[in-house]
Amino acid sequence: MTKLRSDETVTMQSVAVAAGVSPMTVSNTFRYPERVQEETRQRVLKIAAELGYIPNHAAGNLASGQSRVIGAVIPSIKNSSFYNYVRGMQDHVATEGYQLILKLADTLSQEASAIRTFVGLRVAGIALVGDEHESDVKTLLRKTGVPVVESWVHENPFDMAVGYSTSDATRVITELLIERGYRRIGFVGYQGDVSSRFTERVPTFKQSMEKAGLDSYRIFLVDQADGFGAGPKALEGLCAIDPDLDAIVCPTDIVAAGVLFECGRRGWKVPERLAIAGWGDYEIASEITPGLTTVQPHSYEMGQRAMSLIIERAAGSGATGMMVDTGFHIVKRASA
Amino acid sequence: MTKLRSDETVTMQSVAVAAGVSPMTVSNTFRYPERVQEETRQRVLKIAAELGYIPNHAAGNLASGQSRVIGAVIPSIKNSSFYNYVRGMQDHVATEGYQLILKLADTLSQEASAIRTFVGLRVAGIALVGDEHESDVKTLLRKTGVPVVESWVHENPFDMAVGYSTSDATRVITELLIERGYRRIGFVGYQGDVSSRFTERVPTFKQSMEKAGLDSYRIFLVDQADGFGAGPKALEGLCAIDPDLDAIVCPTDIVAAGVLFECGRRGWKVPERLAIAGWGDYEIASEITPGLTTVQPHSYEMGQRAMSLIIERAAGSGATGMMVDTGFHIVKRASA
DNA sequence: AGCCGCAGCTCTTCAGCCGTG
DNA sequence: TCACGGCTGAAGAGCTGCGGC
Repeated sequence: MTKLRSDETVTMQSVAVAAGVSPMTVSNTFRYPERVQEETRQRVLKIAAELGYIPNHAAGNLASGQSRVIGAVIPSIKNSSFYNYVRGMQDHVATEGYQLILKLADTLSQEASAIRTFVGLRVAGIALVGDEHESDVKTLLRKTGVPVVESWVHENPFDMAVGYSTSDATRVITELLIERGYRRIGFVGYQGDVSSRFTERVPTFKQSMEKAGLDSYRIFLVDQADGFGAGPKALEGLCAIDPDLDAIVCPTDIVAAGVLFECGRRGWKVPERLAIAGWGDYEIASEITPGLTTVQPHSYEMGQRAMSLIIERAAGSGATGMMVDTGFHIVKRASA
Repeated sequence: MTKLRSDETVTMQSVAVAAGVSPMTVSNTFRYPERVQEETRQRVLKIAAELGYIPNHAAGNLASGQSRVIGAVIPSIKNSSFYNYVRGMQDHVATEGYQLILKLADTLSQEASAIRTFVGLRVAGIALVGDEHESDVKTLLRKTGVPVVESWVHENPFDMAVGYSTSDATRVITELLIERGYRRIGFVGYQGDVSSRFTERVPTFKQSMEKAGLDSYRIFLVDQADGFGAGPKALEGLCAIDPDLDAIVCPTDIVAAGVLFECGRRGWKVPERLAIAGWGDYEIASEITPGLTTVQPHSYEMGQRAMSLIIERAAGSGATGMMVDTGFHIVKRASA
C-alpha cells in the first residue's frame, strides 16, 4: 500500500462489490452496454448512482490510450466573436458523447502552454484558431500525432483545417462599397504580430481598389487590444491621410462600432458622411443605429465541422490534410 | 502485453534510458527539481526536450491522486462580463504552477454535465458561478470532497465563496439616482430561472425607493437571452407602466446600451429625458456616448481569489466555509 | 545528498470460462 | 462438435510515494 487516500473513495471495484459482479462487468456497463444483460446493467447503474460513482477518466485514459475529451484554444472572450464558434463545437461534441474543454490564450506563448497542457492530458484532439503557432509546439504536435484542427484557416493546414477565405470576403466587401459609389475608401488593419487572417486582407484590399481604378493608400493600422477605442484612433489616422474619406472597412464590428460612436461625437451622419463596413456580424452589429453592414463568417458551422474532423480521426476514419470551407456571406445593413 | 500503442510513445521510461538514469530521477526532475543534482537535471531536461516528452498527466494523476489542473464553469462568453474574471483566474493559477481549463454552461443541466466531466478528470478544484446548482451534483461534490468555489456569491457558500453584495450595490446605485434628483425610477430585472445574483436585486430596489418615500412599482422583467435587444423591450414595458419615467436601472451594461440605442432612435436625450444606470462596467460602458454610470464588480480580483482559495485547499491549508468579499465600486459617467 | 527499486493508483484489453442449443 | 451470450481474471497502461542504498 502506498497512498493515504480516503477509504471511502468510490472506485469501479467498490461498485462491483456492492452490485455483486466483477469490476469488468461494471466497466462494460459504462463502455459497452450491449455486452451486459439488461437486468445486470440496471442494477450496476443503480448502485453506481447511489454511490455517486464517476469513472476516473485518468485511469481509463491510461489503460486504453483513448480519451473522450477534446481541447480547444480560444484567443479571447473579450467580445462575442468566438461565441458561436464555441457553441458549434460544444453542441457537436455533445451529440457524439465527447466533452469539450477550453483554454484561453491571447498570445502565441500562451497558446503553446495551453497546447502542452492538452497534450499532457492526452486529449483526443486539439482545436486551434489561426495558422500561426510556435515552432516548438508544431514539432511536438507532429511527434505525438494528436489530431489538430486549425479554424479560420483556409489553406496549407498544419494537419486539418476549417475556415473561409478572408481574401474573398475582403474583395467582396470592398467591391460592395465601390458599387455603392464610394471612392475614397479607407482600410483599417491590425498592427504588430497578428494572425494572418488579418494581415492577408491588406493586399487584397489594395488589389480590389486598383482593379477598379481607385487609390489604395488609405490604410491605417491600430492595436488589436484597443477594442472599441481603436475606432476613434483609426478614424483620426485615416482623416490625417485623407480628410475627405468617404468609407471605411474595419477589421471587426467592435472597431466599426467604435468608428460609429466617434462619428456620433463628431456629428457625422452615417453613411452619408462616412460609410462603415464591419466584420464578424457580432450581436452589436444589428443593435446599433444604423446597423452595420458586415461579413458574417459561419462560425457555428465552423465549430461543428472542426469537431467532426477531430472525432472522425479519433474514430479511425478521416485523414491528415482534410479541409472544410464553411464560407461566409455579407449582411447588408444601413451603415454602408 | 496489452496495448498496440506505437513503439515510439515517449514515456518517462524512454527518457530515463536515453539519459542514463532511472525513471524516478526523471520524475523528480519535473516534480521536485531540488532533489536532483543540477548537472543531472540539465541532462534530463535536455533529453526530454529533444524527445518531445510531455509527462502523462493521466498517469501522474492516477499514481499520486493529485492534479495541477483546476476546472472553471463559465455561464457564457456572449459578452465580456466574464473576461476579467477569467483573466484573473488564469493569471493567478499560472503563478502557482497550476493550469486552468474552462467549460461553458448556459443552463443548470449543462453546468451539471460540466461538473461531472471535471470530477471524472479528477481536477484539483472546481470554480462555479452563482449559488444555484442541481441537487444531484451538490451531493456528488460533497461526496468527492473536491474543493469548490462559488463566485459572485456573498453568503451561505456551498463550500467556499468569493463575491460581493449585489444588494449593497443595488442600494448604492439606486440611492445615487435618488440623490441626483430622479424620482420616477424604473428597474429592469431578468425573468424566469435566473441566478439569485439577479433576483435578489428587486427587493433591495424596492426598499431603497420606499426608504426615500418614492414609488417602487416601476419594475419590468426581460429575457436574459435577449442581449442588447432587451433594452428596447424594457423601455417599452416601463413606459407602459409610467410614460414619464425619468431613470432606469439595468441588470447589465448590455441592456443599458440597448436602452441607450433605443433612446437614440426615439430622439430622447440622455440623461436629460432619461437617466440610465448599467451594471458590470463592460468595455462598451466607457465607449458609447454618453458613457454609462455603472457598477464595477472587481471581477479580476474575484478570479484571483477564487483560485487562491482552491490552491490553498489543495495544498492542505484553507478550510471549507471560507468566504472572500471582493467588493465593488460605482463608476460615475454621464448617463446618470 | 543523490539516486534507485518496488509496489500500487484505477481502469481496460484480451483471453478464456461455463452452460446452452 | 462448435458457436455464442454473459461474465470473469490476469496483466499491464505510465507514473509517483516510500524506503533503501
